[in-house]
Amino acid sequence: MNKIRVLVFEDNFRLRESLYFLINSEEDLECCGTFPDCKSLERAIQDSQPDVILMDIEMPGMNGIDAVRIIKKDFPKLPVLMQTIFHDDSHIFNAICAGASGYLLKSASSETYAQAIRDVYNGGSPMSGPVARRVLELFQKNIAPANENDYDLTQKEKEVLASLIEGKSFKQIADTISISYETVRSHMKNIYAKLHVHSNTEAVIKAIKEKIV
Amino acid sequence: MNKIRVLVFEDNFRLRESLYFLINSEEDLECCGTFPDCKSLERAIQDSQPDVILMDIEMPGMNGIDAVRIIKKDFPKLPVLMQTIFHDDSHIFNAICAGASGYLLKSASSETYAQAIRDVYNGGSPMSGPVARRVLELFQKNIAPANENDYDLTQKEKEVLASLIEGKSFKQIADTISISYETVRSHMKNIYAKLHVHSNTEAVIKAIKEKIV
DNA sequence: TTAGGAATCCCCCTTTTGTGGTAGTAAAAC
DNA sequence: GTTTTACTACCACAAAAGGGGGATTCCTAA
Repeated sequence: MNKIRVLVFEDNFRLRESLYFLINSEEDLECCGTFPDCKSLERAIQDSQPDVILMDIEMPGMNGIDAVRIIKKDFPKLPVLMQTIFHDDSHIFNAICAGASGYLLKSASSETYAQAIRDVYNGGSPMSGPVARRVLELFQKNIAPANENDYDLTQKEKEVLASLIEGKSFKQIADTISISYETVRSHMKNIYAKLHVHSNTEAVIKAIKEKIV
Repeated sequence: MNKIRVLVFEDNFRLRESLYFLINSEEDLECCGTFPDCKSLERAIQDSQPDVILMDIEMPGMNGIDAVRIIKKDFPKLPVLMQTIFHDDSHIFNAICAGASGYLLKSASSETYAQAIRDVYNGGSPMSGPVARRVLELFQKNIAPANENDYDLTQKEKEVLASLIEGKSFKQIADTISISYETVRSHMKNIYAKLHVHSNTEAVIKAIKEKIV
């Protein structure tokens, strides 16, 4: 059976060494390289062909966040497991937004480390509990369809609004849905009344933010 | 020590019973009620004062997703752990969007169940690996600042644009940031040129969707 | 020292929107 | 069988926005 090849970026010498031994002491894991910084990031990856990257967030020179961004650009499928001593929101979010596939605290046990590596390799995303919860909460706020309120827009009104959100002018909307310019204006009046707004712009903002249409 | 009070909604009789015993067999857990449906959802919660809800997604009458929505509306802080036999995207997303704090497969072991309950209670969000990964991916796509392109907008231009996406008219923008109407127009012209758009509306759309400002 | 960017303001003219009406028709609701 | 609604369409006038200029000040970088 092929071992999971892990490439480590960690500036602290002792930790780097201990990660190396930790990984190699697992039957199914193999450390294919360790680096104290991200200077030769791309080369290192190209040369050692890892299955998983273990990346420290706090590093001199290029930090782990930027490193992930680069890795995700050049090797989109290579999962990156972030490790850090901090677990505050901003660190987590930056890491995840940059493209990290998992988030590990350095205080984690050896077994947690090993399991997290297996987990990211197998398509999972190990995260500490609070991190996972925070991610879900943001997910709910930002992605959830959210609104019951469709403001009782009629079919045609929704069509017009949809066209509006594509940046079209009234004339263009008239053309695309094949009604007269004046009819578009009529629909707009009704939309404004229903959304309680008084301009094109406000309608668009409301429609986008509340995910109407 | 107080036990974690768990309220169970599960239509299958056998599973309901086994959950009851499973929970009560744990020293730190206590099943404070089981229900085959969500008919008296609010009352049940009010009466039994649970710390955690264990909710089946597939149920006759009101399904688990809608139930979560209601719970989250009336008891926002009460964590809901969803359990299901399906783990396809749509189930997961609906559940999470509705406000679930965790997602458990019914195939999970007793120990996994117990641990997941403790986990949601302690502010975590237990999810199976692929679910977590999927959530992160969507997170990255939707929430991440994403764009390198800030289109070289200057400070003032960003200010104006920010006001614009609050639905303000040029006049109102002029007032709020204390510059003249004509200056606002000047900034707008520059913004249009930089964003390659030709109207208020288009600028707003681009600004919101690409999370400029 | 000077060229250029950022911010400020003004003018003119055209086009697009916003607001207030009116009104016909067909389908659905009462 | 009448009323409501959705959709259609038009007019008129005012207000706002778009597009073309030009101009001044300040500050920074070449």
